[in-house]
Amino acid sequence: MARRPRRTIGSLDARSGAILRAVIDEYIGSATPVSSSSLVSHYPMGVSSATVRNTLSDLEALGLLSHPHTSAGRVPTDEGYRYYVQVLADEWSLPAVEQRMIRHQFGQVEFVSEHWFRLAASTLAANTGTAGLATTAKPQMVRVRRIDLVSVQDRMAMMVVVFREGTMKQALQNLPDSTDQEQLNRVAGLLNLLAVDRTADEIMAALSDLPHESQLTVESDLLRRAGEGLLRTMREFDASVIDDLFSDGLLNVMAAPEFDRSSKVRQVFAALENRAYLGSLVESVAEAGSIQVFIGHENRPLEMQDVSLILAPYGRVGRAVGVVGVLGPTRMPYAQAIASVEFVSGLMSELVEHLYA
Amino acid sequence: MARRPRRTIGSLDARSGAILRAVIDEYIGSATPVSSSSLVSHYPMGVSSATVRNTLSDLEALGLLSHPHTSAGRVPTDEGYRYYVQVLADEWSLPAVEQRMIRHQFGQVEFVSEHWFRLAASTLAANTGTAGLATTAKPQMVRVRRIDLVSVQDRMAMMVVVFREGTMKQALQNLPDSTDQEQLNRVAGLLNLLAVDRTADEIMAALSDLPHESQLTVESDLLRRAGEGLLRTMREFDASVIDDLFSDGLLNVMAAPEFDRSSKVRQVFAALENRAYLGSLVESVAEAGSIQVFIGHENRPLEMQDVSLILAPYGRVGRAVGVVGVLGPTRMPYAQAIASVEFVSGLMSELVEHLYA
DNA sequence: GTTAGCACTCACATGGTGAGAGTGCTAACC
DNA sequence: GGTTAGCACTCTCACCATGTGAGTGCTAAC
Repeated sequence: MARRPRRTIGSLDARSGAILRAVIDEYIGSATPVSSSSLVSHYPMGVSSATVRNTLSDLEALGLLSHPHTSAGRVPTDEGYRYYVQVLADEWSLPAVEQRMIRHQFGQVEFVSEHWFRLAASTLAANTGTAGLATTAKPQMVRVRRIDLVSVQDRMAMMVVVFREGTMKQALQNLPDSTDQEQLNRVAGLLNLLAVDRTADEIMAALSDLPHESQLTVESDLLRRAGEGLLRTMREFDASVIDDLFSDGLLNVMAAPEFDRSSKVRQVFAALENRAYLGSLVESVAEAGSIQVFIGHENRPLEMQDVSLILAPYGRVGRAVGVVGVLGPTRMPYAQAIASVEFVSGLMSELVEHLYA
Repeated sequence: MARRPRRTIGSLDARSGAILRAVIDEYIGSATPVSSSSLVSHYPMGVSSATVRNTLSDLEALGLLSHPHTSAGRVPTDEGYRYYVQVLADEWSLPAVEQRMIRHQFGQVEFVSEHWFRLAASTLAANTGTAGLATTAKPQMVRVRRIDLVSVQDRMAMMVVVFREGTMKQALQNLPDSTDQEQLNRVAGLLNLLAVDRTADEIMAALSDLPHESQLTVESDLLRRAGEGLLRTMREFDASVIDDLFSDGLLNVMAAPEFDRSSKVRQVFAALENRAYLGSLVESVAEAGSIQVFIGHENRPLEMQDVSLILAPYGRVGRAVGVVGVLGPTRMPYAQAIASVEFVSGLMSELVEHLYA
């Protein structure tokens, strides 16, 4: 029952757009429904509140705003936020001072990639008031750089595998007989010859090319066992979409007024625990190669419908790729958050680039 | 104004004890204040509700129970729980079936210590309905088992340090000049000679005993740099009380009715984030060498006053020691939780023992 | 020491009321 | 046509008053 002909959402006229933006900006700050009168008093728009009301009603008919009840102000819908993010939001970039500060912090921290992820997550949390997220940079296809076998006990060794992208895995390896470090070193040497710079599939092929039973020495047996352990480890790593996910600032999000009921808080927490879904998002972001915004019910899982995610990939396409981002209520300062996420992902890319130059 | 002479808490008579236990057992199940009439109907005690009321009133005077308001039933105080845990709680042990199931699960999981911690935490969470916690087994004094230097880039190497207790650390190391893997291997060899089986302090002494400037070759310079990096890594590890803390089942705890308000939920979460305090608890538990229970306001930090912790050490005294336990509301099934924590810590001890036999 | 009986207290649910906020509509205006 | 003042209307929320039920504390009898 719109009084005026419906406009398609893609082409809001200037004033409708300005009003929608004003509603969202206001709501992001206040978390309470926005009334027509508060709009005309806070945003100079040269028309009366009655006119604004007409426009608000149109925007509601388009599904961009909604109405908790008759005598309440307007609240953006998820579609409203979507339009805001894609069309309306002002360009925004991190103040130079903050950029310098963040760069400085990354410079200070020790040169261990794990520290970077934590720092990325906490930087984002601090800068946006939401929860910051960061995954490690996961290679698309894992290749071995070096393997060590370290004797732990008579019949047990620890295999340490360093991958080409600077990540590492360890696994314990049972041994058939008592084996000393000397022997392990020889086996590790052989295994390195066989595995370095190779993917799991290539290593498997190389393993099956090994001379068979004919020449079954103790060491070739060990080599085969260790090779199998290595394959297991690599396959596990290959299959894990999110190898590690750091998050920080979840308390920020929990404190937001929209999560005043404890069940809502639990939802947020459950959202972060839903690694399967987060994994699929991370994957799609890594594939898209650019920053992505997921708003409210655009997320499939129920526990995600009240939160928005902004995720950006970092790293080097075809090499190691990770994701940084934020998770917050749908009522989120999108412009700032997008700028912050973009900045941090750029910074992380630089670091990775520097590392694998 | 107790009508009867006060008894000291240490010597509750049989009926008072039985009633206190009944109140707590009942309250643990229902989470609602327990009335005298529900006690006489659920627990056969051969006296009327009026008599029970007299006793309840005595227990309240002793500070073991409290009263939300005049016409409400009784609720245990933290002191009440303390008395329950120390004196009243029935011996309880995990059913043999569950014990077998848990053992089986630990057998299934791959032989990587990290998997064990996760499993320990989730097992405890599932078995007690609270949040399960587990730390890695941290050596009291770190000793090196082996060091590797892996070339990552022209002027950068990754140092992989394996410690005697099976844990591992990595750190990136800047190099003054372009250095190939050959050189790194030689340096790593020297560093191993110098560091293996030694603590940070011993390594420092050994480093300062090295021949000085007189014989400053490229490699001795590299050795010195790598040695310093190693010391940094070891000291950091030595200083960290909690190296890693896994938790699982926090959603269980958040769902408890006492955490219905979102601010309470945030408290629980903040409690788990308070690594400093958790670290001090872990330390004291490791030192005590036995299971410890921390109830409600026995915990210093404000955000901890509504939760109880049950923590038990595992591992081998003087060697690697870690902690497993649970965190839940003060209204917690203490008997079951204590039994579960004890069982899992025993299991973890066996695993560690087996590993470092 | 135990118990029945009863008065008392308090939380909680229910319903009614008034104030305030904000809209939607209409009619006039430019 | 779009814009605006004015006003009726709706709905929430805070407040209060009331009644009910749960559970105690006390007293007097056993």
